[in-house]
Amino acid sequence: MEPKRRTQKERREGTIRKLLDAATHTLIEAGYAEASVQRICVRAELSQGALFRHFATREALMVAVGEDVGDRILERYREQFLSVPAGEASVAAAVRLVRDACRSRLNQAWYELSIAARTNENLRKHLEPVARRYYEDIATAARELLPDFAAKMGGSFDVLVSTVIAVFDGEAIERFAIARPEGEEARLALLVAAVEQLARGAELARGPKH
Amino acid sequence: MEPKRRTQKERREGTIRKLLDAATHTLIEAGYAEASVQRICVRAELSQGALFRHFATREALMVAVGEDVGDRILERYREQFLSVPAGEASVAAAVRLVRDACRSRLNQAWYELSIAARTNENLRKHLEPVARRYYEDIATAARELLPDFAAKMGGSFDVLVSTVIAVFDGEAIERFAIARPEGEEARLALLVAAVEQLARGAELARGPKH
DNA sequence: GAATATACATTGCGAGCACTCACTATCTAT
DNA sequence: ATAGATAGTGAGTGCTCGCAATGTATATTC
Repeated sequence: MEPKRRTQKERREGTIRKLLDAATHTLIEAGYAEASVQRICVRAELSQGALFRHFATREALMVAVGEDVGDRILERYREQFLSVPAGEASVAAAVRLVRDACRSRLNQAWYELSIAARTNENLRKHLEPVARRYYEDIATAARELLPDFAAKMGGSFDVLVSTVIAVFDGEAIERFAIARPEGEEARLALLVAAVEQLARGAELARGPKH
Repeated sequence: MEPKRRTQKERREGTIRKLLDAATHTLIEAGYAEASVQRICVRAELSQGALFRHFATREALMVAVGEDVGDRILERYREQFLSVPAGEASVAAAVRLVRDACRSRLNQAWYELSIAARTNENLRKHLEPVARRYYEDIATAARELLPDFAAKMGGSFDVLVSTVIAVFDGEAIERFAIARPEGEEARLALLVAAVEQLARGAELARGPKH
């Protein structure tokens, strides 16, 4: 097995990809504090020197992980939403998929970064623009995927979307300490019903179309 | 200033109280990973030996902190709700106070513990019963403070309460990474409106009383 | 194909970690 | 008053941390 020849760019990008993936997995499995440079490098099968060539500090790597997982979570959401069977109610599917996204492995990494940012001023400073873009991308994607609903709701659409996300973010955090599956399906149903009722209400306020 | 004489029990309880308070504040200000035994003891003005006399491990102290802050958060909530002016709509006040509680300093300690429990199996094992009791106490308190609403809603009251809490838990987590005050008041209003509408809906379903 | 720039490996450092242990100080029971 | 229990002290243990310094391998440029 001879090492196949790669350009500098390919080597570089391959190594960065390996570092991002290793850091993400370590973050998910061990949490921010335990995701040490050593552990990440062992997982990536690289030396620490390799890491510090591409990222000035451990924090810089973590910020890059945040950007990467944000993109991947959104990408996955789009895919899944677009593959929802045509017959299914799109609002209900959208809400359910938000819950899936919040529970996904990738999103755990995002939580770790958010919580770490609370007490790590430097991390917060560098994560802030990443988070801002992430939440803007989410709002944009929501408007793209549910254009009719967005048009009906007008300005309150963004608030509604971010609130639905907040529900499942909150639920996900609570699930870390304790499993409480009892009310979860009822909560999902309640939320779908409330959102659909808001949709009808908005429609009526502007006059029914039929 | 002669050292006044105290019983063993008083000394013991005083020291434990100092440790719990110091650990809570350190947790809030520095996060779980940085809340080291050393830092906590410096803050409590006690030696490390004193800590390990009363708590077998750092984790045991953290679990005790979880129990303590849970009690204090609930206690504070009761106080604040009961001091709401009589004229104000109680449901709106209840929702707004949930937001205040989620944003409170004490609750940050609870978030730190919850997130740490995700990747720390031993912590999770010992925090689990504490969390279970905490969430049960919350549900009980909610039914006590809003008895009429609870009676009207029946079985879905608990789901509604825990969902409102989840919204502001989620919002609080997101606020760690980035401040987005734009939609927050609109979200509060939306939620209050939705809850009050549910209240009316439930009332109608059982027949109006007047 | 030599010169040079880039990618990656290895080693070492000072600091901080949770926890232990031998000790002193204080309180309680007789 | 004194023996024994309980409370609190502080130095010491082996370990891991982020990251800098320095050296080697590979790719690009001329």
